[in-house]
Amino acid sequence: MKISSRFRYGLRLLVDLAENYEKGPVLLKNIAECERISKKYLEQIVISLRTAGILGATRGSKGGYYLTKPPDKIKLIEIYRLLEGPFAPVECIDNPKGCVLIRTCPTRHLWENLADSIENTFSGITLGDLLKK
Amino acid sequence: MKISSRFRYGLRLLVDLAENYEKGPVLLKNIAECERISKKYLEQIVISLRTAGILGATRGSKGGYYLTKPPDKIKLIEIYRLLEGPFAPVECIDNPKGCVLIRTCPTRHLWENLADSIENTFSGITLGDLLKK
DNA sequence: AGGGTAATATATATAATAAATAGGGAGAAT
DNA sequence: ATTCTCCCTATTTATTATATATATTACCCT
Repeated sequence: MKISSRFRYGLRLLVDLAENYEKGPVLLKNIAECERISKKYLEQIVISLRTAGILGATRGSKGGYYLTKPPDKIKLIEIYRLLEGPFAPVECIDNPKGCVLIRTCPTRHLWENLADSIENTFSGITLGDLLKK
Repeated sequence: MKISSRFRYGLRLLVDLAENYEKGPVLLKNIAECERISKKYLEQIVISLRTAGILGATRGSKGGYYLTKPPDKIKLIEIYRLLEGPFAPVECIDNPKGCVLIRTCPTRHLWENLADSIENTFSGITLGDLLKK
């Protein structure tokens, strides 16, 4: 059970943007250097965040990325779904038809519990909360 | 956040053994067919379970695998550690020295919480509990 | 208006890890 | 002795993560 670097990096990027909220756009280049992440890799990650409307961008000189909402309004659970995918730790929870085993699966309930507790960990927490630590 | 097939398959195997506890050894071949898992792949998984003493094996005709303890004494948390690894969803929790970022990491606490809730999901549950559903 | 800057898009390459397969060897039962 | 089944090592395939390359588009500033 590992978090993907996609989500990990994306979250760090968003934290950076949150710290600079209302201070104007932040350069991806700076974030990349600061966080020791490949800029090009970050570019890929940023796409889904932008199309989802979580952040906006202005191009050209004085450009960069910025949050479209205040950090307190951005829920981690939303970012998880975007960058990490569904909470279910196994396919068959979201896709029960795929499971050919006839008998009732003794582990199914366990996976459901796990999905719930992962989801709970992220629900109710916002980007803003992360900064307050 | 996905569970590895290593843990997933291993758990299903153990459930099968638990169902046959004290009924004599179970053939890997049968488990593989029943669970639609490659026998050869299961063989690899089984090694760590055997060296950890969770299950035993007898070779040759009438041989097979069997649990060394009653299902109620086998904790899922122990199997998780064995087949899936540590609970920490990111490297830096178990390995703080690896993180070069100077400032206190705003996401660290989140990962710790996540590790805890994954661990909690498995703690206190035994193989026997899975069968009682 | 035009030059510089930084995001956008798409395609590709490399590395690391996970998942699965293959073949023969060793021990136990009949 | 033969058959059966676990045991061991090596290899292959698939998937994902990470990173690079190239060219294009939009924006700001002078």
